[in-house]
Amino acid sequence: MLDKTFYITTPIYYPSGNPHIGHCYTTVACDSIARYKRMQGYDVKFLTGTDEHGLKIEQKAKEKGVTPKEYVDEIVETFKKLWKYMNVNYDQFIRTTDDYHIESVQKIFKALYDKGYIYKGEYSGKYCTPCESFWTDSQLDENGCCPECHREVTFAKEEAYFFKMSPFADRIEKLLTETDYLQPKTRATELVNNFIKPGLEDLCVSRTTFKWGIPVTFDEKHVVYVWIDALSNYITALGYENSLSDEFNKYWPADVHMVAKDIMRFHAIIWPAMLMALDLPLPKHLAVHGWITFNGEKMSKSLGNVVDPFVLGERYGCDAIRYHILREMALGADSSFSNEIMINRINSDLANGFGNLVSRTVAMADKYFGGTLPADREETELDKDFKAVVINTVAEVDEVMNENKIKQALESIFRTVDRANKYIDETEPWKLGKSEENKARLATVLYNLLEAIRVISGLLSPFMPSTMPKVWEQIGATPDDVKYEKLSVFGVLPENVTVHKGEILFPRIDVEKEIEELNNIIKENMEKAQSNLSESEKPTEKIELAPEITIDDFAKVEIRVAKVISCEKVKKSDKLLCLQLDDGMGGRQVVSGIAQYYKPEDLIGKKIQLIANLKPVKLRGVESNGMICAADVPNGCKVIFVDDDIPVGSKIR
RNA sequence: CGCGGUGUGGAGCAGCUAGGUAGCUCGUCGGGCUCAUAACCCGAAGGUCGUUGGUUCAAAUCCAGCCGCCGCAACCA
Repeated sequence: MLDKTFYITTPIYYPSGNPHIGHCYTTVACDSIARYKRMQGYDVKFLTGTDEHGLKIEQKAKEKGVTPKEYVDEIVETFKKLWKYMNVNYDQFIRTTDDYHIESVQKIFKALYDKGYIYKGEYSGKYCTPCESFWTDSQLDENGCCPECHREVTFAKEEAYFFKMSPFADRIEKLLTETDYLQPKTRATELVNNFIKPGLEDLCVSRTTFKWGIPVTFDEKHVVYVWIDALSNYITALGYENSLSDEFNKYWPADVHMVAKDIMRFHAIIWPAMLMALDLPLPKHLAVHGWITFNGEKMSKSLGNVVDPFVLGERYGCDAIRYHILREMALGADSSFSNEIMINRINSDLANGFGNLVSRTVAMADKYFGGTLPADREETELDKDFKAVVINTVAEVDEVMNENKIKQALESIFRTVDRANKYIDETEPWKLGKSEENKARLATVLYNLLEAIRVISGLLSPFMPSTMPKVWEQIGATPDDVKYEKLSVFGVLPENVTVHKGEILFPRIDVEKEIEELNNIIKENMEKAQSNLSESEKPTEKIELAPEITIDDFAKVEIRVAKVISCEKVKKSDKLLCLQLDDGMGGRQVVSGIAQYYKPEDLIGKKIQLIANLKPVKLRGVESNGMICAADVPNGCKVIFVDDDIPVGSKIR
């Protein structure tokens, strides 16, 4: 058995803030799969960790007045604390600031350079001077400004190293379309059409604009940019090109990389390309899951709707949270997380279903036999189907778990829970308990139920590792009785097994009351977020102003009042509105990226501020002669309207 | 005409690859039971399977058009 290895990873998380329920989702899923494989006898390696470099961390640390390392150290502790709290049993926690990782990354970078896959070139793009950083178009905010400081960006160039992607395009396309690497495969065409067919662009893999990263050994002013630094964690953790361990030969290639859909692209394209360049075997599967949506909306910190996993665990127990997110998760699809769904799920499946099954079975053994079953037995036809269903559960679960389908595995197990509750109704043990002559039959029924619970709890233990030992205690099972090999066998518990009535496993939750309380918590969090926000609005050192300008510089910008005459969406675009303005100079056309926040009719007739002497450009083929002023606010922007009594064409200064 | 996904009883989903009685969970209503955590079991109501047309003896399922929603890409002065 032990010659079978299984290597599974979560992404390494970016510790720019505390972990939330979304991080839990991936990690708990991996933990459950890892535990299941361990139970089956695999030699499992389960890796998680944190991706700690980069500009954003550097800046956040600066804001707090600590070193980047001090900053991440603190947050990493929160991650580790959460995993402990969620009973996540990882084998290794990698930090990209670990020495062994740094050593490997430097060697990998050099190796790719020596092989000719990395070359020195020039990076050009949108540059934010105050932040000293480049942004790609897609990183820019809604207004085309710096996503960090929301100031304007300029076009600039700098020296950088690039990784050649194009040599691997064909192989990657085949990997995505002809193998089962991608799970689920539905997004393969999307990737191929959007990225591979148009031609893979070389990837910028170094930066000179920030320091908080791994230095390039042969060119000290560069640090390794996120791709090579972060993605390679999956092999550096195994001792690849370092002296940490020699696990690389044992565990690579990985069996499963699990990621959320937002980083699928990097793991589906860039990571395989890197491995190909290094002549290393490719991982077997990339399991992609959706996001947790909260009350139908995407999870977002700025919305303040993120329920703290610590708070939830406190209230319902970590296994209830684990169960809920695992049960709702389907590979590929988003899953909704609302207080109501979660509570109903906990109530119906855990409290009413499994918890109550254990409770009533143990209570009957206690009531009718003082806790210890007599050895006499009397089987009937009713038992056959029930036993068959119980024994078949293992095979069913095995089959879906091979494809990492946790949701289906849990569905299977809970079908058996339902079957057991039905069995009690069929056999009516409370009637059997009324007369002495039926004791043998009663003992048989209860024994069969205890056996069913033994099998069910054994299968559930990878998913709910904290609660199941309590179940074993109650049904009188030893750790040996719930070993994997014994879950497909009926009759493992001793004939005269003794049960121990215990605490309620999953208390039933008062739905209305809980939802109200949770909503209060969310409200409090939002208020806290609000007050934090208003603090940052005060002129503290937090906001860095753009470099000082003179009155002459300001005079270069001409702002004038203009009235919106007409307005319509730009065809084939989601974000652009095309406005016809009366600027008091014969009118002009301006295109603005605010379509997501304003309908055309919201603007028509209003007066706005116009940057009148901006160089015209074409956006989606439509000419824009200027720009209208709007303020950045969380989750959007607000156009600055002007009082109607100010005449069109007035100059603003 | 950028690419892809999706639209099934009140809610969330399965079924569609290989056409032939529309299924599951939750909810609702009625009944049963009393061992149990106001839990459990049985039954019922409720669907023109987005829409139009086509192929076929037969379409939720195959084909075409249209509409809605979601995602990716593009766009963001």
